Amino acid sequence: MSGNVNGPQSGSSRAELPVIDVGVVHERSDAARNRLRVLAAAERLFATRGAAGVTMDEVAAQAGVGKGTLYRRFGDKGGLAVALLDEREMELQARVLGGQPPLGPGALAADRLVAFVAAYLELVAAQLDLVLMSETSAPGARSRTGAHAFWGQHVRLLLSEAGVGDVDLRADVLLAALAAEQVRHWLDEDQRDLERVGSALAGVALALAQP
Amino acid sequence: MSGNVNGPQSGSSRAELPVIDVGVVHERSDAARNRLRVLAAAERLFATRGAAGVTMDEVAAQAGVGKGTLYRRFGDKGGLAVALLDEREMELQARVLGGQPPLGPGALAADRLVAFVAAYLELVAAQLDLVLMSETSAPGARSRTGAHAFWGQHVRLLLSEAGVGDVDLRADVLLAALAAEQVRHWLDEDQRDLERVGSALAGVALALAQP
DNA sequence: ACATGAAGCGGACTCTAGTCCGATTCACTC
DNA sequence: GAGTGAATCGGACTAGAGTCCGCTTCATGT
Repeated sequence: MSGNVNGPQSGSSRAELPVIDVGVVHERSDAARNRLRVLAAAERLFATRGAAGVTMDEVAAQAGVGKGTLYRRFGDKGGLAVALLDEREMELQARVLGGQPPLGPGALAADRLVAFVAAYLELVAAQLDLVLMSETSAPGARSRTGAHAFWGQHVRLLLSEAGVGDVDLRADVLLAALAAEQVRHWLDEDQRDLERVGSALAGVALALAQP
Repeated sequence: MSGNVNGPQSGSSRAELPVIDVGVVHERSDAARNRLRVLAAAERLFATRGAAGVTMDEVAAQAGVGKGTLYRRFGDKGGLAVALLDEREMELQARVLGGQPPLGPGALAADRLVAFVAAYLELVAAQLDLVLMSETSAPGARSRTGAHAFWGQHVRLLLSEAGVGDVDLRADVLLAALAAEQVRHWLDEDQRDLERVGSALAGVALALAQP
């Protein structure tokens, strides 16, 4: 995602490329203070009792802030999760854009794709309930996150480098396989271990990258 | 799904094969009457204002039934959607199990797979908001429906007939691509037409069926 | 410093999903 | 056809997400 937790409402500019994008106009000092308080409180509460088990009232109370403030800034529960995921996600974005191959530039598209799948799967699994909330709190939430835009772009690029047709749709298919809900299903209900899911998905990625 | 809308609570038996499964013990006459009333009312309301725009209170009121009755029988809003989808879904199930090739038995696995994708996509698209509700009303709802079990079984069978490895996971990937939320995204947000999505997904299915 | 208007704040309020349990109705027996 | 136990009914109740709008606080120009 793109760190744009600052602007009054997120998701305003459609065409925005998911890159840095700092403090839109000028964040008022009380707003900044409250933003930090909320993030800290949310992180603490989510870590303790799981994202799903925490109410927005609790976050607001714990942060010493009104509910209106919470919603003004983060939009909804999913937006709060997105904000918390920001940091980790940006780290992976950096590794993809400028890190070592095969994740970063310089390797074959197919190899980069496999590396991406493994890395992204790991990230999702490590923050499962946060990602789950960010993707399912509202219908259609998944495609609205800046993160999704970024990874979609990346996968489309790699697929077109590999020369397949239907690049857009295939990228969506691959990302759907990496959706939090799906990953949770494999890990929790099917009791698969992360390793095996990862290698099976690598196979899927390669199959999809075949012209 | 399997027409097991009768039993006090659905989703009790895990190992159930998604086949016929008629009236569990003995449906009381008032229960039967109310079930029909509820289904009729829900169908009417959903058709008029869309599944998402109708509250459970309205369904109950329109059916002349208490809310407790609604929830006792259908579990939650998703369960109500599942019950309404039942009929159409069973029709497709019949065509898959015993209809003409390539959808029914007798064709090559790859051809059956492509036919299934097209038919299922069409069904989802035709009942989009109902399927959406059945899959997203509760977290994990998608994998709990009998329908999902049935189609999963079918796809796994075809994939293993085609000789691929990772049959289970690949089946899940293919079905994830056919999830209501994903289909809605392609149709509504990306403004693609059903034809093109169908043929692109046929390509995906074939790629996944490649060993 | 002070005025001023815009941005931000917060908590009461609404809306809806889902639960609970006393009252009711049913199927079955004698 | 009255008795009986269990399944079913239904509406009041709870809980949590998200909205609304009058009040407060900030940044800026004078």
